[in-house]
Amino acid sequence: MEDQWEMGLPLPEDLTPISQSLISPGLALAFGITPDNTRAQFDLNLHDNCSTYSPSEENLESLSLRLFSGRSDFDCSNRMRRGDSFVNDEVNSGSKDDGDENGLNRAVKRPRLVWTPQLHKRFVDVIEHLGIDKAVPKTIMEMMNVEGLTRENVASHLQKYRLYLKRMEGLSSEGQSNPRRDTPMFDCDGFGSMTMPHPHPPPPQQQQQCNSLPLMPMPMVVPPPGAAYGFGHLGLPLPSSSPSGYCGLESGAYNMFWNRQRG
DNA sequence: ATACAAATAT
DNA sequence: GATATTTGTA
Repeated sequence: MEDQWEMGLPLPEDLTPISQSLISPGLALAFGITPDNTRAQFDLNLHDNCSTYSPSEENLESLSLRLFSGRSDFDCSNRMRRGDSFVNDEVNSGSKDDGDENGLNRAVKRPRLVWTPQLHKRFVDVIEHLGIDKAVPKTIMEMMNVEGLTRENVASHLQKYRLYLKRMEGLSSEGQSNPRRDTPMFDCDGFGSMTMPHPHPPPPQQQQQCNSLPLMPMPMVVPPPGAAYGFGHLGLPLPSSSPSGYCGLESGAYNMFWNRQRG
C-alpha cells in the first residue's frame, strides 16, 4: 500500500534534474527519503505580471520543472530587506537576460504564485502531519519541498488558511443542525481537505515516526493535454478517476473552494 | 539578524 | 478575492 503512489509516475530518468533542494538533510533523513529523486516537480502556475501563462500545451512537463525563464536560483534574493535598501543582489549583472535593458541592475519581479489544488494539497498535508504547533511558514516550506516556493509564499497562504480554519471552527460550533454544512461535492485530491478540513488537529506526530508518510516523494503527475479536469464544484461531471489517480485542475487556483459561506 | 503573525497594499 | 509586501514583535 505504501508504494502505490508510485504507480503511473514517470521514471526517474524522465524527470529533469533540479539544481537545488529545499529540504534539509535532517528532514530528508527523518522522512527516510533520498534527496535525489524526491523533489517536488510542481507546476507552480506562476503568472507573469504582463502575460498570463496557461500551461495547457504539451510543454507542460518541461515547464513544470523550472519557475521562470531559465533560472532556478531565484530565491528571495530579489526582495528588499528591512532596514537596508538593496534592490537586487543578482549576481550576473551586465548580462542582457536579466530583464534590464538599460544596464541598470533593476529588481526582477518574481511572478505571482498561484496555489493550485496540487500545491495546496501538499500544503495541507504538511500542516496536518506537522501539527498546528509546528506548522510555521519555514517548516512548511521546507517540508513541502517545492522548488522556488518561498517562505513568504507559504506565510501568506498560511495566514489565509488559518482564517479559513477559524471560520470553519466557528461554523461547526454554531448551529448543530446547520444546513450549510459542507457537503463534499467532490473528494478528489486537494479538494477534500479544503471543503472538509479536519475539525480537530491531527494527533501530534513525532518526527521520528513520520517516515511512513507518503508525503514527500510525490512528483506531480501531469495530465495528458485535453484531459477532462475535475470541475465537480461547478456541478460538472467528474472524470472517472484515472489510473494514476490524477484529479484536479491543471491551471487556476482552487479559489472558490474555501470561500463557501460568509458571514 | 531572523522568523513569525497581523495588517495593509496591490 | 488572491497573493504580496510591510509592519510590529518575539
